[in-house]
Amino acid sequence: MSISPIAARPYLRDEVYTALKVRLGVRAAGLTAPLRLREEELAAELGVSRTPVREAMRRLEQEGLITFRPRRGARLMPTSLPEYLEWLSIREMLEGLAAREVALNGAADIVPRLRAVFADFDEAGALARPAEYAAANTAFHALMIKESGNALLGKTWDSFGHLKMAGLRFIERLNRGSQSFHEHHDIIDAIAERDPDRAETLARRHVRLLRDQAAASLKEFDLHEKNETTP
Amino acid sequence: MSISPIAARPYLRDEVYTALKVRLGVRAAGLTAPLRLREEELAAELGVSRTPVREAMRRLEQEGLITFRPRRGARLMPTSLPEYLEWLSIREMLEGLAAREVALNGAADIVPRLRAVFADFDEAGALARPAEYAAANTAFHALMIKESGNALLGKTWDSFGHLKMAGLRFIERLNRGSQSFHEHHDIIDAIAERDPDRAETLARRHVRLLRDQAAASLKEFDLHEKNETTP
DNA sequence: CTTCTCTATTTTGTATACATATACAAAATT
DNA sequence: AATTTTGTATATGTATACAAAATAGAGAAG
Repeated sequence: MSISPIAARPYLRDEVYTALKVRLGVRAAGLTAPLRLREEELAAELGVSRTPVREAMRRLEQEGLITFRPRRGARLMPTSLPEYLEWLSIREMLEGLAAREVALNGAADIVPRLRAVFADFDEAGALARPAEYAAANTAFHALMIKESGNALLGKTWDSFGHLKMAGLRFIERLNRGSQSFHEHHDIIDAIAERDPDRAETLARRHVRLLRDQAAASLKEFDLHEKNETTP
Repeated sequence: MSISPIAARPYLRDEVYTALKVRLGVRAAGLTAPLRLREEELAAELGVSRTPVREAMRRLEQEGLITFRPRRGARLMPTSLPEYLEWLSIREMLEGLAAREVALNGAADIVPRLRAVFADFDEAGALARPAEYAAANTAFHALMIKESGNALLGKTWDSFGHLKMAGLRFIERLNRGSQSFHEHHDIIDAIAERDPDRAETLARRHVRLLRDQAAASLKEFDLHEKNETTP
């Protein structure tokens, strides 16, 4: 006879890591100036001691979400558009790989599952409900990465969570919902045909178009990122 | 009157991080069974308390060099060939991106600098001095990544240090020094011609050939990685 | 001889304490 | 009045302390 455990005991450092990641990731998306993070304040807010907070912050530091200056604590930096463009360059390659692998080795039911993500949308809907469509968009790419079967790709992808969040700030001004809609379906079609080369090409183009548009709008954004004054 | 400062004080957590990364990275390359890491032991060895050791370990955990099981501490896992192949798939994309960027935006003197890396070798030398050639190989790829101008690419690359180390264990049996020699020079030629498409294609092929050969030898390696017993 | 159980030991997880560097503000000096 | 100096507060960096879980080992039962 087997009984289920009362409760899998959570570990504070992991809880804190998740809590901070969500909280800071969201904040980072709208950030225009560095945000100072005080350990004691965060610890008090979360009801724990500084130790798990510090350990969580080390992980976030390694991910690149926060930066440390010795003896001066952690800071959450706003993501600059140039940094976001760097991420899109990398993302182009990673998504290309994922699309290729899914076309080659994806599960038999992957195509309906991918289509289901966008089932609630037609082209008009994608434009009318941008927030929901953005969520579907995220789900689509996450599913592709997951279905690629490359666990390391998934881990790499996840570790860039803050950049994906930050992207919302830049992307929302681009209004490319309609194009995006068609591009996604083209990628799914290529996967349905089990054509890895075409799937990769389309996935890469999808990201590259986004990157090109974001780069073109570079001038429109504040360049506050360059005004970092480190005394 | 001026006196010289006593000493610029380093930060233990960073020293520990570097020390552990080197030490564990090297060990991981030859590892065939999980290696348990005791915090107190490491702390004593390095002459510090557990705190900086733990913070360093959080960063290494986030990088993927070590894994944690709650209340059971950290373990250094041997890199499996399947995991290494996953890395090579990702690496193919990252190196392709780097080669493209270098061809597009590399400094004026990048070609001689790339050639200088292999200046000491001809084809015979690459075969005769495999250890030195492996080092040159590493330097070449690191220089390409650095010269790409994509800082995030460099950070991503660096965070896979342990897999690059582990690779030595698999690659050394493949003896593809001669092919590698020509492939490198072809990539440099494409960069010299400032042909980004060809540079990317060649860089990707370079890694993919390595991956294919490694995959083909899958059967030769012990599959101890699958015998992980998690009680 | 094997297997199980109970206890002792070890080790991790978290909290707290202390030392030191930075920040800020008031006082002193130019 | 402006600038430097110095005192104090605050926050970080590291060490230690204590509690809880896991491991190991001895002894008992089969």
